[in-house]
Amino acid sequence: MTSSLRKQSVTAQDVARRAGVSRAVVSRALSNNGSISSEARERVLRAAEELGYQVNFLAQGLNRRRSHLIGVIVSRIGDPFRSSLLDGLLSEIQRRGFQALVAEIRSEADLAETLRRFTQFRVSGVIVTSGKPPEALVNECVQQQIPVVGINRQPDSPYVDYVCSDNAAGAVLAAEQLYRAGCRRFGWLNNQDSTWAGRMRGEAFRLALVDLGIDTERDLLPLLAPEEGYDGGLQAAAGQVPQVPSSLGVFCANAQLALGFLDGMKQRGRQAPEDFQLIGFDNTPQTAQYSYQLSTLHQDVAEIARQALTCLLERASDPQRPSRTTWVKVVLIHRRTSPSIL
Amino acid sequence: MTSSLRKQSVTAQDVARRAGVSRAVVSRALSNNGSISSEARERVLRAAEELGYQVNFLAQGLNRRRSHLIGVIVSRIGDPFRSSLLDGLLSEIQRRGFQALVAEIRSEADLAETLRRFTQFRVSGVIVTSGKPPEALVNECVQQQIPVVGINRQPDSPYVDYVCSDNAAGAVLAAEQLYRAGCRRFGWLNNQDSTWAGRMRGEAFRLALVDLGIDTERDLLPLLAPEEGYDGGLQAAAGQVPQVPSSLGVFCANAQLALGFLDGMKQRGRQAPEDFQLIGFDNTPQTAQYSYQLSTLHQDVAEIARQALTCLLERASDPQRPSRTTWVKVVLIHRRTSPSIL
DNA sequence: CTGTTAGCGCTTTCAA
DNA sequence: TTGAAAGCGCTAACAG
Repeated sequence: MTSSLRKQSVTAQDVARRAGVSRAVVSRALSNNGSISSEARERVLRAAEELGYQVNFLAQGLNRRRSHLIGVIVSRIGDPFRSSLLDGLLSEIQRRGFQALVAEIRSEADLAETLRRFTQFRVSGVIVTSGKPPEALVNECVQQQIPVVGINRQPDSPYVDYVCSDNAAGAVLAAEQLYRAGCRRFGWLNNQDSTWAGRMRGEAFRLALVDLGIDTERDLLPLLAPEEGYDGGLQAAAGQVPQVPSSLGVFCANAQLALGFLDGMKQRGRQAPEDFQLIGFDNTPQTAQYSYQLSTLHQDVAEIARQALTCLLERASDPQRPSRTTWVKVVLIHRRTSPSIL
Repeated sequence: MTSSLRKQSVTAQDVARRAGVSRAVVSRALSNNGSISSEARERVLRAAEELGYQVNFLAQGLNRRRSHLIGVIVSRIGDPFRSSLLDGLLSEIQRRGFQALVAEIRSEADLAETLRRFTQFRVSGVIVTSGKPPEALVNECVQQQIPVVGINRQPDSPYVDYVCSDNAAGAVLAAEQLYRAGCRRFGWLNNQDSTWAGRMRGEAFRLALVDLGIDTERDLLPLLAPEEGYDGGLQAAAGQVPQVPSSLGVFCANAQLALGFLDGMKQRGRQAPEDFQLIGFDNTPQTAQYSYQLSTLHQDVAEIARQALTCLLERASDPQRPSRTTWVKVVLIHRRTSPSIL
């Protein structure tokens, strides 16, 4: 009659029985942890195989005080750059044998709640790609030995590591390219309430122009988009068209804004590179399309993801080490809106 | 000396002590499950609050044999439609109090492995947006009472529920719009190795044309893209330009393909709607942009997500009920490439 | 209504 | 090297 009962699921106990050893031995065999005779290991592994045994991660995590989960905080993944970043993170997380717990936030309040939930699952680490977690919560994570890494966020929390694209270097590349291509008046396109990364790109662009001998007071005009994304860029173009000087070179904080701006100008009969030049940031797939062919700085999401995971693991093994920021190289992709000068 | 030890984390035991009750009462108070005096509940809740108590989901899940996790299987989330679908799913999953475990797969083998891992976390449900899980594994899920729902997949597994956009209705809308707009020759653009949804759209389009009195043998030409996505569409245009008849109306399996096709034609001096008309599927944000303004069928991802979660919950409470397929309404968005006829 | 008791399935000392 | 035993933190019967 026992055999007719549908077995809930096979446990380490079952494997032990079949292999003729104790559950402890099974545990050792499967986690390569603790001494065990190779003969016993063999038997256990075979038994496990035959029974189709699968570790219960909940029980395992409960015991080890740590699950094989990594929490990822994102927002607005409809945005092409964000989704490609998430893509990179997922791949890397899986490659390293973890599982991603992903949560989309709409507000800072969401972020706090989410972080809470992550800790309740005893995650092995948290990756923040959006928002800034409240100091108090981060401290809780630190206390619980949960490593936190921020991506493209301002490095300002102790015990948190950061991975950022090298915005400053990118801005310099953009400035130099525009200058070399003959631009002498410049524009910096960004939206209100820009992210830290955006502001950093703008500031570095200005400094690079100064280095090139440009009087930025006179010849660098800020183009302010009333909102973020494509629509923001579109609207920014509306306001600026009348005063577009010749030899204008615009640098833009991100891809969506740049595409909107391009379309806004096109709508008003101004094309790049004939009437102005434009360099964006992100190199999303869309920027390569025939209708845009946007020159842009490429963010290496695969490398960003790799570095992020490395940070997580390193801090896990040394929770007290000082905060570290890794700058990931960006490269300039030459396309139509600011063509390469040979 | 006990107070100087840094407490690992506060447990139900601690709360019980502080509230002067047993751990069982704490459990009841927090899960609204089992009878308890309101006075006791008060005390527990307050104590929990004061201690900053957080349930350990691993322990809870282990006990209930079910975590509050929902596994989501995706692929190529760089594709705008897929990322917006994921977006919708994440929102809905969180709204219903679950956490999303997301895994990106690159092959059917990945899918199997992933599904395994999901079960090891005792997920409350699995949502498949890509690939087809092997029968055997699905059965394992069914046996373990883990509901599985497929999105835009061919409904063919027993005990699995499906949520699909109403492809057939969409194809009819497209055919009628093109016909009304004056098209008398038609094209059906899809890529090789199309998904089931894509093939379904094509077949329904053909049938709708027949209903409109079109001789589809003669006046419906298949445009085959050598690969999927934007590049596939671009290449499809290259092959077809010479033979574009006037009054051609093209229907396309998805947005990316359509945008590529549009650009491929533009590159060769053919514009919509002047030289041909085009209707796509998906209504990704990009299709609305000035450079494209693609007429397209809108997939309601929010509704799809809602239905998917509903399926999951309903099946959880009745695992034996027959497989059910929910068709979600699509609507035609009129834009430039096939303008509305008044 | 409340406390006691037995697990959930796994890991990890600690003796043997 | 191995097994026994004591948890990890929580839930759910079952008496009281």
